[in-house]
Amino acid sequence: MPELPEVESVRRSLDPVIRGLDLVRIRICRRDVIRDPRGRRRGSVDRSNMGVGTTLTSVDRRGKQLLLRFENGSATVIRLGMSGRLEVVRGRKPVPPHRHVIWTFGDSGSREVGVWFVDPRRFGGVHLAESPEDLSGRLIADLGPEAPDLRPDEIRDTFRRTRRAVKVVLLDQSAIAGIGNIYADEALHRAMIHPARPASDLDEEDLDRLCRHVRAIMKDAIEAGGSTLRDHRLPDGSPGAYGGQHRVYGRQGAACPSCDAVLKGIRLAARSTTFCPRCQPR
DNA sequence: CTTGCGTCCTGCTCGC
DNA sequence: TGCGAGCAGGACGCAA
Repeated sequence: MPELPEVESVRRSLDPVIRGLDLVRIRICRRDVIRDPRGRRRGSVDRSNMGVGTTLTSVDRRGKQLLLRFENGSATVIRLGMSGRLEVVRGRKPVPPHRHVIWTFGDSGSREVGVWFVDPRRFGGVHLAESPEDLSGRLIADLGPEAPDLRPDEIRDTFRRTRRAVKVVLLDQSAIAGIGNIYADEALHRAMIHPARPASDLDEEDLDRLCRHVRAIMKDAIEAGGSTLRDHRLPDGSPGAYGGQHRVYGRQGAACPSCDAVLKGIRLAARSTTFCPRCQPR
């Protein structure tokens, strides 16, 4: 469920807590969530890439992925997938199920801070890389432009050369980084574009409107701390506040907030899709 | 190369 | 009230 706004909210609350602290130890409770930089699960885990014994310099984000950078150059990418989240835990606490990776940070004399990777469905994962260059694979390098800053000139070529449905392209992380099923439906509704229209049929005006609404939705959702849908939680346990603003997502059969028509549900690329047949004509 | 579909995985919702 | 089926979906691998 975490899309870019949720991941950015997690980053903002996590960075000030652990930046500048040393990684004291890492405990891997389930090794099959550990992947290599290309995203493959691998049998053996190389502990030299985990940053243990060095300082965490920053928590960054690219698309929907979190990036822990360490002073020794190693980088850890965390993808939250569907059901993943991070918990910040101070002091000794019992470890509930589904806590797959536990980082323990500290500095000389201060109390330790735990960061727990929780992911019941295990669609997410933790990728260990020796260096940022190691991330040149599709994990980081092949991502498209960031959704919150999206400009028409960044996606014009991609859209022109594909007949795929516009919603499918919005969900393609190599085309645009950060949009998931919720915000794809929301952006298309606000831009009044039918989700199944071939991307190459969009004219310059459509692209401009679409980019404007993608930027606005991403920024609004980040401000609100992400969507409250399902199990999204910030590392301090608080829910985001964006949920009340969904106009179409999950509202199939209800009235369109713009025109009162009945919102229609279809499946597109095996994803549930909700749109307004009146506001978003083909 | 492009496109579409199956797979992974568990928790929640719904219907009987 | 209890139980099982079905659904939810991000990204990869593979087939057409």
